[in-house]
Amino acid sequence: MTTLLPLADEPTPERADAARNRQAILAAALRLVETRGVACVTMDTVASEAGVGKGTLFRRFESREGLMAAVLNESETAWQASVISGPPPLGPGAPPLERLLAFGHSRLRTNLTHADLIAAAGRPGARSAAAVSFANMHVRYLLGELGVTGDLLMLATALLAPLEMVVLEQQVNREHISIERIEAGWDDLVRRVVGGSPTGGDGAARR
Amino acid sequence: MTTLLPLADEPTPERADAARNRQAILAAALRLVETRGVACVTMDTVASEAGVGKGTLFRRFESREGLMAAVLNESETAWQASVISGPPPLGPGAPPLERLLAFGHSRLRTNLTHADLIAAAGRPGARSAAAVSFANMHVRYLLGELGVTGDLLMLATALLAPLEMVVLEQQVNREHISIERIEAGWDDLVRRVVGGSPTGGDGAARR
DNA sequence: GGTCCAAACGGACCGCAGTCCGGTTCTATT
DNA sequence: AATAGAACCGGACTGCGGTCCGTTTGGACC
Repeated sequence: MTTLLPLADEPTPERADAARNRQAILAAALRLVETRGVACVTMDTVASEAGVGKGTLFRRFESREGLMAAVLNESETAWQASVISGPPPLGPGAPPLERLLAFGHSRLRTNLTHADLIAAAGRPGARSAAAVSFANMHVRYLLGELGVTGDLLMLATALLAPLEMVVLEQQVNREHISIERIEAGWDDLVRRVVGGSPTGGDGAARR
Repeated sequence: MTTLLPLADEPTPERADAARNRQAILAAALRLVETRGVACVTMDTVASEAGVGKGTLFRRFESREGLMAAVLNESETAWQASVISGPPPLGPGAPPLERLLAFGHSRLRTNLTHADLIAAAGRPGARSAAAVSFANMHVRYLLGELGVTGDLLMLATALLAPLEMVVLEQQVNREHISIERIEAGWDDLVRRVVGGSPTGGDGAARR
């Protein structure tokens, strides 16, 4: 819980060998995941593959979920970059509504692509809650740009919720709904939320 | 996968001793969960407590997640009953919008109450996708009553998504958002979706 | 360069989920 | 009622995630 995020200036930043090992572990894990698939990657394998003791591995990443979250975080970061400074309509330059729709579609595809890794990374407790926060903040920003009023934190959460893997898995694997339909559904949701009558932001709306 | 749901008329309905054991296991599991908490309930414990071999336990419930799902299913069923035929506003008798709001609140509380059990029951793959379907169907019905048009399956999913534990956990444990605020946020979402301008069901709405 | 200690290392060890297979018990059939 | 065979039972066994602790190493300070 303490060393999940590598803060810049802690009392002890990080020892050289520790950093080297973290890199080795992460590289080995990534390679193994791509090669054998997430399910077949054991902690012992990663450890020996990285030329490192098992204990080291667990001290660095806390748990298997933590390790997977770290691996996942690599691509997550790249995605965030493309949202912040990539080409439109996902990146800046397009009108807010288009950006928002593009955001949803992109998130949808990304989640689906990394489905098994997300599953292995477990619930967002171990996984970076930062990822969730980022998405939420961005949606909130776009909603603001669109002139939506109300509890934007809640509204953003509501928009992001249908894009969570738990929901998507149910739709795709269980109910066999096409991705296009899911996208269309999300677009519809966004338009209703954005274009809906403003409640004014207070909770005492009319019944 | 085959015997997850007890179908009524299979070639081999179920042998008497098997049924007896299933009951014993379920009872023991329920008791242990309430006593020690989900985290401390091991399969060995349940087995010995139920006076049954470990193999039996796994044949009946497939996995630990399966067992937990079965335990969870008990209260889930009771809840479904109160939705279908309980007192209003959750049950029938109240106007649709009130029912819908009550439904959300009730679901929210219920999920929060059984948080750890839901976590232990794992992703809805092993868990009864039926539970999800039920909720979805009910919301769809209420949306229909409210005269909402469009892809009701998607709309219902969108309304239910923010009530999933993955989302709630993030809000409650990570962001420390009060339950009242979550409720209010959901109410707002519902009103926007219900009261929003009807898109007519096609995706070609105005920008 | 030498000393010292906190931090990192690594592999033996533990507990639990899940499997396997020989023995047992139920039920349909004659 | 006796028989046959299918379904069930149970506990020994395996593999993996996670912990523990004696040992090693990095680097700050002298």
